[in-house]
Amino acid sequence: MIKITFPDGSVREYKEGINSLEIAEQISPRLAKEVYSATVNNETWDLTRPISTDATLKLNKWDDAEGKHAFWHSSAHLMAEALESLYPGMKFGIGPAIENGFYYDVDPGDGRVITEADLQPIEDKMKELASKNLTFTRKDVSKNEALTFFSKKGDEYKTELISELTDGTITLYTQGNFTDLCKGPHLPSTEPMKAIKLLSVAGAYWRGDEKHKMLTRIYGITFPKQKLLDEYLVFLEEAKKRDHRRIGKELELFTFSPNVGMGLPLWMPKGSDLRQNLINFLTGLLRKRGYKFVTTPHIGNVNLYKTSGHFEKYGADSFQPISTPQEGEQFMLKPMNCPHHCEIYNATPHSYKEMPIRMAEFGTVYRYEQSGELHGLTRVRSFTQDDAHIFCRQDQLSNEFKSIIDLILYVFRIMNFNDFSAQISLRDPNNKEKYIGSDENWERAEHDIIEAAAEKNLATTVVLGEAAFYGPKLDFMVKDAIGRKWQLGTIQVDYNLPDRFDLNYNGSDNQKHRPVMLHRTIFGSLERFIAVLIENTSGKFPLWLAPEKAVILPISEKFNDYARKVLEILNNSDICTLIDDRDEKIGKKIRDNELKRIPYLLIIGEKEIEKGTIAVRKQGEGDKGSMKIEEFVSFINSEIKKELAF
RNA sequence: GCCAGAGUAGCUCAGAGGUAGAGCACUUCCUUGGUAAGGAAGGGGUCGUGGGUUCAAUUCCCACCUCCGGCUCCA
Repeated sequence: MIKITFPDGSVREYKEGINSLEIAEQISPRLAKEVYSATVNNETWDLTRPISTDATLKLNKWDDAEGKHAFWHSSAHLMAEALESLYPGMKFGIGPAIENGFYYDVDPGDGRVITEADLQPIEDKMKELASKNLTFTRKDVSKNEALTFFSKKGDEYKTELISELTDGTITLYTQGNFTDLCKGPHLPSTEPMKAIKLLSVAGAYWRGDEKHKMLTRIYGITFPKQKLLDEYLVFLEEAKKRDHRRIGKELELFTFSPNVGMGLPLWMPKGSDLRQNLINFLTGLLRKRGYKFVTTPHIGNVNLYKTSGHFEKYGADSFQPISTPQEGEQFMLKPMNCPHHCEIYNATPHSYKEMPIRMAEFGTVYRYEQSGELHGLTRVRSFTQDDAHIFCRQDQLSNEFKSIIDLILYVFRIMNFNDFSAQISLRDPNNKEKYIGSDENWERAEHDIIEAAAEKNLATTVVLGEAAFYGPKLDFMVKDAIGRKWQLGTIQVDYNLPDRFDLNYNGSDNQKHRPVMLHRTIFGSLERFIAVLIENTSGKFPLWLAPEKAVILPISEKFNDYARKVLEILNNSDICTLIDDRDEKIGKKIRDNELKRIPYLLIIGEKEIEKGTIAVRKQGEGDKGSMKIEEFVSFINSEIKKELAF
């Protein structure tokens, strides 16, 4: 007998060699139907894999990440089987489960192309196969056996993967007529895959390397119930409505014109007001925290970026330098603000007593992004960073770093970005030539970041190879409407640029010392931040940010004169207000202005004129009753204060 | 940059080798109204751009531009 310990701490005895599925069946037949994988001694296993020693056991259902993972991973194999039967000779790359569904990278071979029009037949084939209730079986084989199997099949991608595996045994999984190299775990059978949807096709380089061949990636998702699939498809539809590109156009916030150039956003009046509201908000916060604002030009001599290392690293992939007509001097569009800020630092001598120096700028930078990369406002070629550089002494670094974390969390809280993630981005230890500076400086900087994040009890993930070329980063990411993560705030520790720009301060010992530099943004760029903000709010901005706070709706044209008087009072009170004096019925005006997401609709008719009031209607909530105009002014001001009070 | 798809009115989209359509928006008129669409009439399109095939191309073919989904990249 073996002892199985369950997550609640209870222990039961079973005969040796029992599997997780049998255990689930003994607990309840219904549980056995709903369970997809097992976590045995902290390893995820197939349900049908026998357990031969005492173990801890967690049964993973749909709501467990491990359960979904097995479900979708098995779905990828099912899709592969369908593909193999419809496209004989197709070669297979990798086919993992992902956050929402799964994909498989395939090489259709000899000029065959798979397009979205081909997805339906593949999906139908998957449904047909799934309903056959095919069982997944696991088999351990030697490396040689595996190589023989896949080279006979002509699956060169699989043999490439296998030849790099060092394990003595390799596992293969088979369902129906399809066998794949795979670590598992898988579902016992295809039976639970009731609802299947293939979503898109895309190109993907083999092994993520652009020098390799481009394979065809097919994305799909499956569910144990049709209802869940339907809900997911509704979610995708709803998410499309929150797309910042769509709302930006609808609300006339920004636009793009091919005549200006791709990736170069044009901010319309309302979008500009929104930006300005964000800038004013952050400026206030930064001034309170001792930041000083600077302003620097949009171009800089190419030598400046040679000094910083940006030219060597990105010069070839940047907008190329422009030159002066007479002297041929070369200037680059500013890709970063830091070199300019270093020059401002160096313009005056510094004493240890004035540190830290916190230098801020809403600096517009220009970067050549590959055409295929551009994406609405989240990836553009011209954007304004809420940039700052903090020059400090080593003994001040930790506190400075932590107070920036606090500031970012504070701003995210006000913006209601509760679902963010924090990532520590370190150097790739196997690729050190990608970075500048000494090992010693890197180790110091990485240590500083890890320690500061830990002291703030910040939940972080560590990713190697994501550092900037001059230093490691702590990045804050927020998701867009469909769950794509975008980096907004970032804090970077930099020992390298101070060396390159020969930055100094005079210490208490009257000797020259090297300051440490922190690069940091909170919004990241105004463009990307606004994009994420739009998708998180559906364009229903909080009152303090809304470019237009209220719109006056006269019941009929008879009341337009009074309405215009109210308009003047409100605008003079700094409440940006519009008037809708069209010849339309009130219901129509309400509908149109609700759709414009204006926070307050102010209705004016006979009654209001008599009493000198306005009828207030809050966007999305309806009638709030009447109040005097002055009352409304102080009401709006107090609402804004509440939104910003933390 | 690479793979795949798309581009028709201001917006959302239908259409077809033979004179270009709908809804919303816009203009004018009627209507003067009380909390999410009142009625009527009207204007508006080199069908992304340039080539080619054809008696005829917005439709078929080629190239380019832009956009969308990914990949790679992201100071």
